[in-house]
Amino acid sequence: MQDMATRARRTQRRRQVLSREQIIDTAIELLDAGGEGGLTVRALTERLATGSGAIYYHVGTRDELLNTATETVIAAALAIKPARAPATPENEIRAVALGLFDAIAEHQWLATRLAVQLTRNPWGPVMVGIFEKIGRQVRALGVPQAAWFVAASTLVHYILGAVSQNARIDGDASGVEADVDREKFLDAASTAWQELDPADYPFMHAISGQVREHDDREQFLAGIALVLDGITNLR
Amino acid sequence: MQDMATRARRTQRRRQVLSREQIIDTAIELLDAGGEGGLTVRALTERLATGSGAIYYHVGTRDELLNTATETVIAAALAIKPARAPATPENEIRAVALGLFDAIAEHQWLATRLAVQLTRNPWGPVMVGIFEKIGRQVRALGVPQAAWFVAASTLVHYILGAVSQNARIDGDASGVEADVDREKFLDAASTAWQELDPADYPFMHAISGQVREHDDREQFLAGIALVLDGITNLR
DNA sequence: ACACTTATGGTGCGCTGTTCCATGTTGGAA
DNA sequence: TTCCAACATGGAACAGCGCACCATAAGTGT
Repeated sequence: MQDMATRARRTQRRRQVLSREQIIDTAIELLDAGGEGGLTVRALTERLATGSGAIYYHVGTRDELLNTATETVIAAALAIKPARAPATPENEIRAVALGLFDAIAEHQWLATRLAVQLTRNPWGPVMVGIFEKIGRQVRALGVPQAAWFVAASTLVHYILGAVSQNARIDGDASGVEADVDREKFLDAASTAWQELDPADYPFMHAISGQVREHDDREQFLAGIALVLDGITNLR
Repeated sequence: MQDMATRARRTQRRRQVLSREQIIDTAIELLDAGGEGGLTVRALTERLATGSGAIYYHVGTRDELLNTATETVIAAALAIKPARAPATPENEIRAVALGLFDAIAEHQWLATRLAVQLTRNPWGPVMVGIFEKIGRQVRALGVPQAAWFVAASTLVHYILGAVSQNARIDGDASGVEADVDREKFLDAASTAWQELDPADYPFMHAISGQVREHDDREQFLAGIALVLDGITNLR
């Protein structure tokens, strides 16, 4: 009878304990902890003490859940209010860029996922949200309408690329892949470039020293300034 | 004669039925046909009439094979000689960009894979190859050395992003109706933007008409021109 | 009390990458 | 010529995955 009681308790159902938001939040936690491979339906069911049926009922397939998680995080990142700097278009753009920078720093899996979104669903809610946010400021810069698209996409692509390239796990060492420290990483890259044959790779060899004492954020903003300069020349 | 040459070179290993290049080529074929999911160890063993042991012996894990395939295709794309245009740095950069453009058009899986390389192995052979090729021309443009890295990375990120965004996603390998699909695709995007609430998405709504009559390549080159303009201003 | 929808937990299928190992093959030493 | 260690191969076995499917409990309108 203990068997029966246990079984009865174990198979007991809950009433509406599971919500879509709860699943998404847990999925983001799993992604943050274990990267894209850390999100499995089985891990979700275990963490939420439920079955796979409930998961699929609420959020659909794993891929859909992955997209939803991306949309959620990006929407949150785009919704942050800019700092108390004067609200010039340039500052707004910088704010958006740094918001994405921080979002990817916090959720490393975003780097890969954003790229997937860019190619597989270029005009889905994620990219539309980013484009809209950037595009408005481009328009505010006084760029002629014919160049709006080019200007916005140049900014977006640089931002996404630079941010993805700079993505590292800082602080938390619980990542799946034993990622070395940022400094060690840059050191390794720098020495690797120096060991390249200068005849074959003169450029990488020449800039191998630069990367050692460069500040990520500063470089990032310098790149944005470069693009902004090109954009303002369109007027 | 091959036998004689082989025999003459005493260091030559014993004859292999399966070669590393053969596996890589077949892998690229599978990727072109079925995307990233089309490359499975079992499909490889079937196509090559061998076992999984041989595959792992020659090219390692699936992920390593994926990276190798990417390196192979990118190296080939970077090795193409520029057109008969005057060899100015600007033209060389355009040639590299269009080479990558065409490579991704031919191998759609590259878009996602390049993004993965950018984040997971930013200074591996693939990215180093691209950076080197672009960086040399940046240097030739007369950019001060302190700005080399920023200028090169801005170009690279715009190129990779724009090219990935323009990559088609037709599951069919036929490629016959690629243009038709492309047109439908842009039409769908355009109408989708028009149906967005202009209050929430004024920018996307405003440029929804542009995308209908825009030429991919032209837009792409316009973006490069924009970045080049910003770069030359660094002098 | 009844049928019907919603929500849930669990099982099983087909597929995957990878490891391991017995076997075939080869070039050169003995 | 004989033999052997290293190379190369094919396939079986394993653990893991996403997902379809199902039986059923809980909620809801009638």
